[in-house]
Amino acid sequence: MSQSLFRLTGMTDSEDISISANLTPLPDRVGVDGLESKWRDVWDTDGTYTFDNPGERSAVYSIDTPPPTVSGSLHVGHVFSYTHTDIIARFKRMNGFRVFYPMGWDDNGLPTERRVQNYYGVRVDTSLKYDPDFKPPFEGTEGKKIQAKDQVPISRRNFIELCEKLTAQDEERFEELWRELGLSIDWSRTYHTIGDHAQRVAQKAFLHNLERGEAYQQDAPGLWDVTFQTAVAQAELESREYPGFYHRIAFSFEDDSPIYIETTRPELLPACVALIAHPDDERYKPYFGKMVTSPLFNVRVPILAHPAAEMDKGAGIAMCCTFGDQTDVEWWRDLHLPLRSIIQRNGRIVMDMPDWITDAAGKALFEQIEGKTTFSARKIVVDALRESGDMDGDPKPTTRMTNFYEKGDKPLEIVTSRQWYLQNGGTNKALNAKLIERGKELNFHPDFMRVRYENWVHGLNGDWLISRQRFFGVPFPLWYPLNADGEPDYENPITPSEDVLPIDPTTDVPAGYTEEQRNQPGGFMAEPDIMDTWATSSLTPQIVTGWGEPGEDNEALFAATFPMDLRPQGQDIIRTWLFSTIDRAQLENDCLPWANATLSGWILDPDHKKMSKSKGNVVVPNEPIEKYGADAVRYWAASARLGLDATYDEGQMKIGRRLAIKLLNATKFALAIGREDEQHHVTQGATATWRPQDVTEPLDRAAMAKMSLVVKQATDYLNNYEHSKALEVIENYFWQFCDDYIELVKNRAYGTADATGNTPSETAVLSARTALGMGLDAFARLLAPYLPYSTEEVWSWMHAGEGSVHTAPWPKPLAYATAAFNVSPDILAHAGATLAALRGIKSKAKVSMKTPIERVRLAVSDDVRASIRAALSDIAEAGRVIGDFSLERAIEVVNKLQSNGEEPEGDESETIVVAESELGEPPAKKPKAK
RNA sequence: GGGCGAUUAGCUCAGUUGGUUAGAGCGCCACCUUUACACGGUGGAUGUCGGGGGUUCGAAUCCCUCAUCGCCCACCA
Repeated sequence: MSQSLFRLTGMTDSEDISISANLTPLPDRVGVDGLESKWRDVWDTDGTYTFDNPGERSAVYSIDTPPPTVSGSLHVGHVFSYTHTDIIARFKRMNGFRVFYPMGWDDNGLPTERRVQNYYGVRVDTSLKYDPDFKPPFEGTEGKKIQAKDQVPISRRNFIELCEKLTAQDEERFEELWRELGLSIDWSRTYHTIGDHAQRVAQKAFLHNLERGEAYQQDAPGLWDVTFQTAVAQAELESREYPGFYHRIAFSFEDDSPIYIETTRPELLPACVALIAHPDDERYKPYFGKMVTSPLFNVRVPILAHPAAEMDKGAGIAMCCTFGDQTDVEWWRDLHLPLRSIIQRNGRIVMDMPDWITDAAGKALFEQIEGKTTFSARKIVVDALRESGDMDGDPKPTTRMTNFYEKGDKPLEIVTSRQWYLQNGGTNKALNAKLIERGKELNFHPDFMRVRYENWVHGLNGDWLISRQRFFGVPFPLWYPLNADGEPDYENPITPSEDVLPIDPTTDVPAGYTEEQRNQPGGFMAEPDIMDTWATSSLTPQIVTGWGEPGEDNEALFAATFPMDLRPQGQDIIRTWLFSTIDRAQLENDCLPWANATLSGWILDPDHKKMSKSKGNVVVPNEPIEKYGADAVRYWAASARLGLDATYDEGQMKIGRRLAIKLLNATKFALAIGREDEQHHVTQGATATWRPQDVTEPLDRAAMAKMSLVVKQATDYLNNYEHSKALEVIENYFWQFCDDYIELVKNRAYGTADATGNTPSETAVLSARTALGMGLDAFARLLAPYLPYSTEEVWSWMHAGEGSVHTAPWPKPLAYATAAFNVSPDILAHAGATLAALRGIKSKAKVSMKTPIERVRLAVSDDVRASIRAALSDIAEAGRVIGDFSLERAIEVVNKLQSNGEEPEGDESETIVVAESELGEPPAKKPKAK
């Protein structure tokens, strides 16, 4: 850690808190361009952000960084939220915490898999053997999608190698961007969600879940994506509007009288198992228990009652098929209906004639729809219904909300399959209550985000489906024994011992077996599925903190970093990442995974549309960083509160850039005073000690008083994760400090005579210089979390050889309060207001600000006389101050003069007269410098 | 349908527990090249606080209601 710069030089009667400065020669001209490349290398070399385990949990601030999906490019939305986290990381670091701030890459899962298919023009064929000399047929075909038929089939292992190759390229680019942005990450602790370590953690945690009975298999109907041909979880659903048609279709009683149902999915008619109405529905009460015959296929089904049927929907009586939707599943389960499944996993109608269709006409029609997509099958069935007269009227168009896999573009079907589930409170009420309780313990920033978490947890309707029928991901570490007939015994999976993890059961062999026994009767078979990507991501706290890893270092790391302090993330993945992480920590560690969660909002484009890849309105972050500088882009991000959407606004970046430049210039100026050559440049290094007790002049003390206040406010805001409010108070004071305070004390700090010819005393000069030094030192620290590059630059001028500002202590109000000693910060405000009033007069007179004001006569007020006088004596423009006065009164009078040109009423002796006639001669205009 | 958030100057946003005449920056207008800064400085103009009710001595702020925008959940017959 760096030296403590607020040194306690004596603990006697008065606590002396001084700042020692090592000054370097200052550049003639300063600028923000190029600071990024200069300092990121220094930080790298010096290990400024390296985490050294202090071996003590209370000394650490640990961050569970979101691993960005490595599937192409980042946009400014990422820059936005990662900056928010970095501000907190830097703030905590300056407050003496060892900040544990690793970065991860999410290279696991479907986005990578799909991207690799398109980029290299390949697809997985699990029957193929690994080809070590394989070269992909295409490379870098991003954008133009290669048709499935042109994709070259390769082995799973070859495919995974390509995934790793492609993600490595992206990760390099991402890291480059993060470094450029100035994220204070410890790059030596980078992890990959598909890396061996993450796989080991994911498999180990799963085995623990299995042991405790929290993970289980079920052969049950579930949501299925026909495009990707995998089961999907509740958390991955997305409701979208989907156009459809209501078809009014007649079933018939034995006496041929019709009963009408309405359906949007007539192609499921052959899968119908019952008609269902609400038990209280008077219209259908008489028919419950009676049998009807389906049109076209002539299958007999019962009419049954179930409370989930809604009387006012459609005809009030529904056709229950296995399965059209989740209500069908509910009915099927509750009413013990037969299973008549006709949809294959690829979304097409089955090829085998169902045995429940016995009628010749029905069989003939079914043959027509065999192997067809649901869309084609629907057309055939509807045409047949029209012809047979079993459809009443034309189909009526409707728009309904339908579940989609969030990454898919075809509606989900319901397919029965064997899947792995993990308890998440969807079926276990005690766990659900516990998870709600954990949500209450967690500090959400902003707080209202907790509601979204609770809504989700309350609304869970089943456990977490964690198995996926995909290729690129963490495999389940399981095999199943095969009996003499070659049938797997799913109830008794074979598990590996933990010390061999990670394993891939499709290539690794369980203990006690040989490879020859794979898929042989009496042998074993691998669990072919992989885990949902969230099953790994939900363990990021365990992954980064070394949970369960062997070795003393890992044990010490875990003890010092877990449970973590902060989870920053997007609000869109509360139901997935945030929730599943809490679930896993609850099950595995019986605690919250972190104490705080910060949720960032969206980035909107200038038309207030959410920025997203699909809309094509994304801004690549490299451009604004290049154009305005990293500090400027960070400033834009920092000015938005957590949880609120922010508009992409280059104007805000310009302001940030201006702030950074101002900091450089103001600091250069303050440091140069008294140490400059004829050209006003500091050419020699020097040391200085800024001692609070040297601040003696009232105005200087007022500036320090205000600083003390600002430090206190900014610290409180940042401790409460309100980075934008902290920035606002820091920035406001910084501008006031530059525009008013520096302007006011300039002459005194130089030691030059004022307009009355009075040369300031040595004490007065020292007072100004000390306050300027302390002030700019403080601003460098206060702004360091926001503008890491420009603050580091100015820091290097005043604290040469003392390490980085980013490891320097965060300012404490006490130092400035000591310097302020019994003076009101209001003096600064009053002086500033008076200065503004006097400037206003000059501006109105259209003269240079350099023009002296010869005479100011002000009203008198005893109570504030002394301190105000002291302050006003620094107003260089007021060459002579005549009489005693009250500053408040002075401002009031000046304002009145300006607004109506009349002198205010009142005692003549209380009148301030500042008129154009009393202005001195403007300085002679110099010829314009070319 | 249930819920969360937002709505303040042309733009981007502050506005604490209700308290004088609602603020900042950008942009705009005018002026000033001044020994930190022209990548500047100074000053100025700018509002139906989304609409309508209500509580109160007093409402941008609290309550009710409506509208618009964004999001979450539910809604597949």
